[in-house]
Amino acid sequence: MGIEWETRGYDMPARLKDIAQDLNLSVVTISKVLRDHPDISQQTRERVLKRMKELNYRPNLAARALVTGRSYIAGLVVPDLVHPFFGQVAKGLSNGLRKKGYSLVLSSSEDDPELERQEIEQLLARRVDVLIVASTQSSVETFHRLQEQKIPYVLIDRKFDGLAANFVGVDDAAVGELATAHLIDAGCRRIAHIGGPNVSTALGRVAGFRRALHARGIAVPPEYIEMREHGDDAGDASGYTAMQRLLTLNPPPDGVFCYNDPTAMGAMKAVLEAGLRVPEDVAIAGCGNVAYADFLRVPLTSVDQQSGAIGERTARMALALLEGGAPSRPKTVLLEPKLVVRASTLRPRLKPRK
Amino acid sequence: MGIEWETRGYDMPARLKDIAQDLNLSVVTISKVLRDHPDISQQTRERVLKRMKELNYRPNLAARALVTGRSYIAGLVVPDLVHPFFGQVAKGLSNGLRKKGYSLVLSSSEDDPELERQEIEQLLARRVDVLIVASTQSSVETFHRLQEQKIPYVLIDRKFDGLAANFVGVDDAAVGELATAHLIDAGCRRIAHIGGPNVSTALGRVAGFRRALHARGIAVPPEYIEMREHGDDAGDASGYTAMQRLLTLNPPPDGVFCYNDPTAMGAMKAVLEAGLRVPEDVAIAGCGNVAYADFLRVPLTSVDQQSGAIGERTARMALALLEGGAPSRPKTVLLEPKLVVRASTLRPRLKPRK
DNA sequence: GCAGTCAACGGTACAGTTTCCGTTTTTCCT
DNA sequence: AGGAAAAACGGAAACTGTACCGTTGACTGC
Repeated sequence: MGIEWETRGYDMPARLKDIAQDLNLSVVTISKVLRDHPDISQQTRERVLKRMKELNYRPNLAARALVTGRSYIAGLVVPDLVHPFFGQVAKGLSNGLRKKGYSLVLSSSEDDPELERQEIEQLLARRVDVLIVASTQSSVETFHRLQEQKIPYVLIDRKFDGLAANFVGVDDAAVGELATAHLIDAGCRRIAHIGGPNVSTALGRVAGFRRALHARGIAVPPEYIEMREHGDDAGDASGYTAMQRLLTLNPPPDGVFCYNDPTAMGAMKAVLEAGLRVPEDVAIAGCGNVAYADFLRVPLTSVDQQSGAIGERTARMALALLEGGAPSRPKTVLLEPKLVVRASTLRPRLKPRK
Repeated sequence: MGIEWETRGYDMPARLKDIAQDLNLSVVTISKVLRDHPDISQQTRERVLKRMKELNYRPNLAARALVTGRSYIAGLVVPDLVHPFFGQVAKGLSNGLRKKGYSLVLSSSEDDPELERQEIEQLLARRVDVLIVASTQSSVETFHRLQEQKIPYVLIDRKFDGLAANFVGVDDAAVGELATAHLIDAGCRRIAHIGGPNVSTALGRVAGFRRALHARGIAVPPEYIEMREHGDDAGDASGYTAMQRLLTLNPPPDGVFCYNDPTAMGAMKAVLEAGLRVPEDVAIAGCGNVAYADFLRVPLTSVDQQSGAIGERTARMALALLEGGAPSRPKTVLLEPKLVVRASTLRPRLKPRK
């Protein structure tokens, strides 16, 4: 029994000190056992480990963080937890980091740049070892500050022109090009785009969209491009109204590439409600390849964003920043998007004959 | 400039000590300013706050946690981050806790009880102030240990018989009853159930299912109940095969209540692929009311689990445990599920005539 | 002029762990 | 046996912030 057991409640967590007193050793020795320091004899090591089990000892990570300067915490800031894309990223990330003993602190910025800044501040106060941000900022200032303070950080999904930062994401121009080229192959000639907010992903995709059309010599009437300022959560509603507007045009589009899958779902609803058919009258392609794309009213052709891979690669990159000695120059990992073709773009001319 | 500025890198975070030295005050005074202690004169307060801004001071929360014994961290353990239900819960929770300055550390147990225990240990090592768990444990031992150590915790979604614990979730028996009664009202008479793994939610729902049928005097052949040992992620695949098996029965069911929406989506796919119609031949009801339920092949009738409300109420309960003085006895918050009727159960007899 | 009060500030002792450098003990060699 | 080297262990400071209590000086009232 430890000397202090009378005054310390039986329910308080054991400390190095308690074990030391119980075994007539110093805290230093116990600490060394904990960290597998070679100084310790086999016999002592076993005695200590035994007592640790008995007392259910767990090192106080806050105390350890204070002295080592490393918290073993990674901070993740995303615009919206409910969006399946970020859910997947968080999952992959969490799995990758767990193996090395890192925990993940999660913050949702609700697509609000000011809130995002606050959350980042909060994470910095916690002295997270690395920050992972899918940013909704329009300015790059926050990240310059991070650089000044030498806080390692990784941008995911959305990046900034002119900011040399670590980045993991898909090649968004390729996303737009892939989907649009596919629509053209499917026989569409009046192809519209429903875009997202003013972030790199949306801009990259619309650029790819333009490039694909231009390459095939197809004109893009400006009214065929609808850029929407919705957050990631209201995509379906915004896709719905955008599509309604596109259908009033003369002639209406016969193919639509949507910024993301929720938007595409909204667009699909608008098309069907107008009495038109998907894909015969209007083919629709989305982006994100959400898990349930196959179960939709018309199974949705979508560009896979590799969300799981993004999480996993981000974990790798973050760990490299932390464990790797030399502060390497910023790296970019651009994953190749993959087109997953489903019924929403399978127009007669392409449909496999039975 | 602080005296130590030569030896401390310009990029290291400022400490109370730095500010104190700069202003010829003691750390104690600075600390008091930080915490709005009444001792401080207006003039000093302003001087200090000014210097804090200049140095971009952020209190070291690890150090504070060490001395106060409170980390201002809540730990959340869920079986699967990708499941939209837990995404919503996490979002609601995060929002509720943020207001009081708490951060959320997220762990995914991947539906593995052993991993869940490890994650809980890890969170305890971090000295989280409160633990929120959607548990996949089959035994109750882990939570007894938490009680011994007087760690406040809240169970969500899944609870345990015979464990007096704080709980927030829906009334699962009511969920089953609601959906099943609705199927009966829709004219179904051969009603089957595709259930989930061996946790309280699945058991409660199947119990409600039985109760509803019993109340109306409808028999339940044992082969009409398929309990599946899938995790929350593989629901669609498992629903698919389960439904395929149900369709081989003679007579096949004309209504199915599924444990959750992914399962229902899988079941729907199986029905449609078999050349049958939903809801005319087989009506389908799910649970969870996922955001895209409205966009499915056949829009899915589903019981809403109030995921947002669960997150929000959990935040409230957790904060009450932390801020509230007296350690109150465990409370249970049972939210009322709501049925959301869509086309998948709108059988002719119930369809509104035009 | 002096006790009493109050506002404003500081000294010191922690919290639980690691790190740096000593000290003691054991082992080995000649 | 004597000495050196290796093995095993410990003291004290450090990390940053907070809590408790003490100190200082100015002002009040009589």
